[in-house]
Amino acid sequence: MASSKDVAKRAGVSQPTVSRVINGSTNVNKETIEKVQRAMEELNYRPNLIARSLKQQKTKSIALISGALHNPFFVDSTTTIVNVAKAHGYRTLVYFEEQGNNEAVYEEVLKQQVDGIVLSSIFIDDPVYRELEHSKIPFVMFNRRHQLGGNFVEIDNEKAGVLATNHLLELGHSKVAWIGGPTNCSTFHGRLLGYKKALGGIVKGNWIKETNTTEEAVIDAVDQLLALDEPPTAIFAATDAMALSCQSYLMNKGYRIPEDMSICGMDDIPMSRHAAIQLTTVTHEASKPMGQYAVEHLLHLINSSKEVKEDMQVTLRPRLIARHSSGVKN
Amino acid sequence: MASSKDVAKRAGVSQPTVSRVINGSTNVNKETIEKVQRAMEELNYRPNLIARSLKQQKTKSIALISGALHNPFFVDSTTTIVNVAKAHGYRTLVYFEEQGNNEAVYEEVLKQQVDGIVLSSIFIDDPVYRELEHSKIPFVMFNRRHQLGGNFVEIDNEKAGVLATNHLLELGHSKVAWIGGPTNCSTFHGRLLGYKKALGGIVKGNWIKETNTTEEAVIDAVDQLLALDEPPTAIFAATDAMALSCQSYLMNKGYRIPEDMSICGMDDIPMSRHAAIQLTTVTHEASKPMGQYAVEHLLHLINSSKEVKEDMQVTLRPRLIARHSSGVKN
DNA sequence: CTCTTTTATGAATACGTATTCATAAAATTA
DNA sequence: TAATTTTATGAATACGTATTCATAAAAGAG
Repeated sequence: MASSKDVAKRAGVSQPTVSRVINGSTNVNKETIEKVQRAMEELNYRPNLIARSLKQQKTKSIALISGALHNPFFVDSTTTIVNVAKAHGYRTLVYFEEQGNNEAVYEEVLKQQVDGIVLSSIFIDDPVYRELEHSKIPFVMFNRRHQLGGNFVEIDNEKAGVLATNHLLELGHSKVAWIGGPTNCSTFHGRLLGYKKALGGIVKGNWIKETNTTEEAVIDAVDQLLALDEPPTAIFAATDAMALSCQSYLMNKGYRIPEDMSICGMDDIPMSRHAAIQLTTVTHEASKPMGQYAVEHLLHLINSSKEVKEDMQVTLRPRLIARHSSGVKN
Repeated sequence: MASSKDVAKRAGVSQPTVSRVINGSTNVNKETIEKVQRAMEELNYRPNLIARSLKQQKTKSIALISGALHNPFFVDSTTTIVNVAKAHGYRTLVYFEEQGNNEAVYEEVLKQQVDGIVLSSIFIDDPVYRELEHSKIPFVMFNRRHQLGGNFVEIDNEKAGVLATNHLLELGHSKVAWIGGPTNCSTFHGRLLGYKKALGGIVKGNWIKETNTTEEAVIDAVDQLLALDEPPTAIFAATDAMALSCQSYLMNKGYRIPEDMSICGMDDIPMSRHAAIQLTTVTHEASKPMGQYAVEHLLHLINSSKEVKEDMQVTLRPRLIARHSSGVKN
């Protein structure tokens, strides 16, 4: 690959002059510009971003630490984040974090010298928070938050839990189960809290199923619920992905949705709208996607010169979308 | 951020010695190693991969130019490719290529100094092929191929088209439509060819709908088919994503699947198995995902010292999975 | 004890770029 | 015309690492 030195030699100028042409500096002779541009074309020159990053001490790239794409929620958010970052001239390094080993990913990311991090896989009491804070790299949490605050965009999960549960209660279901993920995630924590709140005192421990969010675990949870003396007639699944697993498994077992079991999810993934699915779900009311808040604020943090940066703490209001996976108890 | 120089100073050694410790060189005193490691910990040192890349003239990273994630097919392949690369110590830069502007993405990628490229968004006669060849960067095409050959993994799309169409014919459907994407993609090209082949002479031009693969375009195509004097009773949609769009739209219009319309897709995305969807589809027979072939061969190309590298041209055999979105014509 | 080999280390350098500083030439002002 | 400012350019350097080369010390061979 041709370097700026090669271009310089061919154009009969010095390397800094080539650099100036590349970066559109003023104060460079028009004829010189043309000479250099010609040489660049002839040599098929492309600036080496690695070298540039080293010199400038910034990479114009951010890291996205996302949940696995098996959950369609992260599909949309990943697309949003990558595209918004790109529109601002930033490249995104995408990491798909499976359960738990945040430390390893975090180590990886730091070595890459990214200018900032969007983090969606963090636990409420994750020690990684302190380390990130200490590293001085700007970071924004997305969808989940940490107990210590910081920058985040989230949905009001507790209110969402209340909305979903109340919806099912209002349809006449008194036996409503909760299936979710680890409650050391702020999302599941909040959604469970809302569920309990809506139910008031009458919460039964074995109606609450905390899984690892995999399809197998969800199926297992459903089986356990069905085996109860008093099986529930409605399920609030804490994500649409889990709701779909419930729905498919129950249908395969001959259950009709919603006649034999009402289901409410959360996230409003695109598939939920499919005519054969029609999943009742909870989403947020904001006019732009959550990921966009995250990236925009992250870039603000990166490019702000102020020593003390203001926090962004956005909690979006939830909204219920009633479709046909939930119905009146018969 | 502390540099290896800082570590060297603190440990009372030279910078190259720190470098040796980092890279596990032999011939370095045990006590020195310990001194250096202690200094690294105390300073919270992390090697700067940008600097390393510049020096070594390789980035240990590959680019994946994928179709947009709205198509679930690319969700799975992206996951596979990122994870396999990671398992081999390579980082993946992910690009989501919308229709057509391959050139721009390609320019971007070259500047990043990646060691290799997995390319899934390429047209049969894409000029980008020549440029990539000229750039000397190893690249492997994934899912789609180019007319000039090169390295690729694909499904036998023509045979897949035959399989799908024959399946519908065997169910008694004589009026089978095709809905697909741009036929300058090898995938759609082949699938259409197979469709025509299976139908023999009796192909009607207005049963063939070439769209841009968006939901709106697919809906439009379905509308056009329904408006025909002789509307088809079965549709072969060239991807599952498009098949789902057909299915949802038709159901919303009151059609029953498969009683009023049989649908066959292709790709076997996870959603196709959902009890409420039950999409008949075509997939491949291989024991490992296509993306894995692509990455493994790409890494082979990158690390092979031979001047002349052998091509990898894999065409996987297709297999029909009959579910309940297709049925006997009534 | 001398000569040779091995081990352990540092000095110098290169990767490709952007940036600072100095300076010559040109343009402007008085 | 002389003095000053502006414009255009190159030389030198830095970013953080890995690598080559030289060399001093230690170990082994005779």
